[in-house]
Amino acid sequence: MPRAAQPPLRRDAQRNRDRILAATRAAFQERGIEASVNDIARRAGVGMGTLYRHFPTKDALIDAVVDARFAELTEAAARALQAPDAMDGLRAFLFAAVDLQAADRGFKDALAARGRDEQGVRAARRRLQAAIGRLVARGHEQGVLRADLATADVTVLLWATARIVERTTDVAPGQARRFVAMHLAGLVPAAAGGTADVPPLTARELQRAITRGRAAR
Amino acid sequence: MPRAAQPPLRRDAQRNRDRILAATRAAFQERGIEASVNDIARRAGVGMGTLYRHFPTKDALIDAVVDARFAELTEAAARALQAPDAMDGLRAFLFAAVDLQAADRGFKDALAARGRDEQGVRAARRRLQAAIGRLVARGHEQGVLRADLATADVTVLLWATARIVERTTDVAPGQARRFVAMHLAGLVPAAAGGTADVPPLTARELQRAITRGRAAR
DNA sequence: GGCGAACAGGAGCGGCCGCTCCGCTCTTGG
DNA sequence: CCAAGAGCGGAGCGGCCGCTCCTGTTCGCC
Repeated sequence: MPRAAQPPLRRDAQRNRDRILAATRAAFQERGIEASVNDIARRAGVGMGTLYRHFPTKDALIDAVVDARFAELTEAAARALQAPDAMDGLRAFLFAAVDLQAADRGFKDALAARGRDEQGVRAARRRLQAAIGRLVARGHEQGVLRADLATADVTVLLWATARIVERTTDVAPGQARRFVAMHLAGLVPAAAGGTADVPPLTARELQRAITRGRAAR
Repeated sequence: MPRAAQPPLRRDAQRNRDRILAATRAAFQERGIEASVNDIARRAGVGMGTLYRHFPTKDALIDAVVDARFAELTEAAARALQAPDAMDGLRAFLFAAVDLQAADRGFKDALAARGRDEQGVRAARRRLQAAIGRLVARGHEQGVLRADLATADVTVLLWATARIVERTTDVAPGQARRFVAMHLAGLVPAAAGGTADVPPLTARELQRAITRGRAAR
C-alpha cells in the first residue's frame, strides 16, 4: 500500500519525520521497545506534538521501524533456502535471527511480542513464517530434520532465544548461538554439530547475567 | 536463619502476616511478579501500612514467597539424582521445572529474573545451581550427555523455557515440555527421545500466543 | 479493667509513561 | 512579498506504581 498520493509533506515536516524515524530506530535498538516516547522526541530534537502528528500512537512508531527488520529476516530465510544442505541453511538462518535480535532490541521485543500484532506487523510476520515453513519443508524432504518438527517449533525457538539474548548479550555475546547449535544437535553425546565455537557461561558471567538489569536502571 | 527469638508477634499481627503471605502467593501465581502491591493488600484485606510494616519492600515480599519454590525445585533435582539413568533424571527435572514455571508465574519471573538477586534468593539460587551441577556431572560420568555441556547451559535453558511458558501456557499447556524434549534430543532425525507427547502449536494457537497479552490487559 | 505500646489503614507523594491541547512559527503558492 | 494555514513544541493531564505518614484502634500485660 504506497503512501504517496497524499499531498506531499512540507519540507520541514519531511525532515522531522525522517529525524523521528532515525531516533526511533536508535532508541529501540539500544533500549528495546520500552524506550519512552519522550526520549525519542528529545533524541529527534522534536516536540511531542510533532511526533504524535506523524505517528498517532507508539505502536505506529514501532510498526514503522520494525517492519524493515522483519523483512530483513525474511530475506535471510530466503537466502538460507539456497544452501545445498537444508540443515546448514536452517542453522545459518537461526544464527542470523539471533544476531539480529542482539543487534536490535526493539526487533527482538517485537518478535517475542507480548500481544503486539493486530496492525501492520501482522503481514510481515506472516511472510516470515511462510519463509520459515519453506526452510522446514526442505529439511523434511532432504530427511535432515526430525519428521515431527513443525514450523511453529521454530517460532517458539525464536521466542526462547529472545530471552537468552536479553540476559546474555551484554555479558557474553554469542550465547544464543551456542544455544541454537545445541538445540539443533541435542544434548546427547552422539550429536553432530558443535556449539558454534561459543564456550558456556562462566560462573562470573552467569552471575552478571542474573544481577544485571537492576544495575542497568 | 531462624526468625524466632524476636518477641513474638501480637495475635492480630501474626494473622495479618499470614494473610499477606497467602495473598502474595496467590497474586504472584496468577499475575506473575508484576502484580501490584496494592492488589496484594486488597486481596489480603489489609492496608498498605500494614503490608509495608511486615515487608519493607516489594522485593522482600517476593523473596519471602519465592524461596520456597526454589527449594521445591532443588528438591526435584535431588530426586532426579536417584533415577538410574542420568538422562531420565535430567529430563524429569526439566519437566518438573517447566511445570513449576507454569504453575507459579511469580516463580517463573524470579527464575528468569531481570536483576533480582542480591538479597535472600541468592542463596536459594546457588543451592539450585549446585543441584543442577550434580545432575550434569552424573550425566557426564554415565556418558549420556555431550561432553561440552556445562551447568550454566541448563540455567540458560530454564531462562528460555520461562519465555515459552509465558507465551504458551494459556494457549497450549505443555509446549515447554515439547521444547525441552526436543532440546535434549536435538532436531536431527536420528534423535532418540520424542516430544513428550506434546503436539506442535497449531496455526490458531500460535496466533493466540502472539495476540494474547494485549487482550489480557 | 485500664493504659501504653504495637498495630491497622488508606489518603497521598513523587516519578514515570503515553498522550493531548493550543498559542506560536515558518513554509509555500499566488 | 505576503497572508493562509500546515506544522511545531512543550506544558500538562490522567493513570499506574511503589512507598510513606499519620490518625485512630486494638491487644495484652499488670
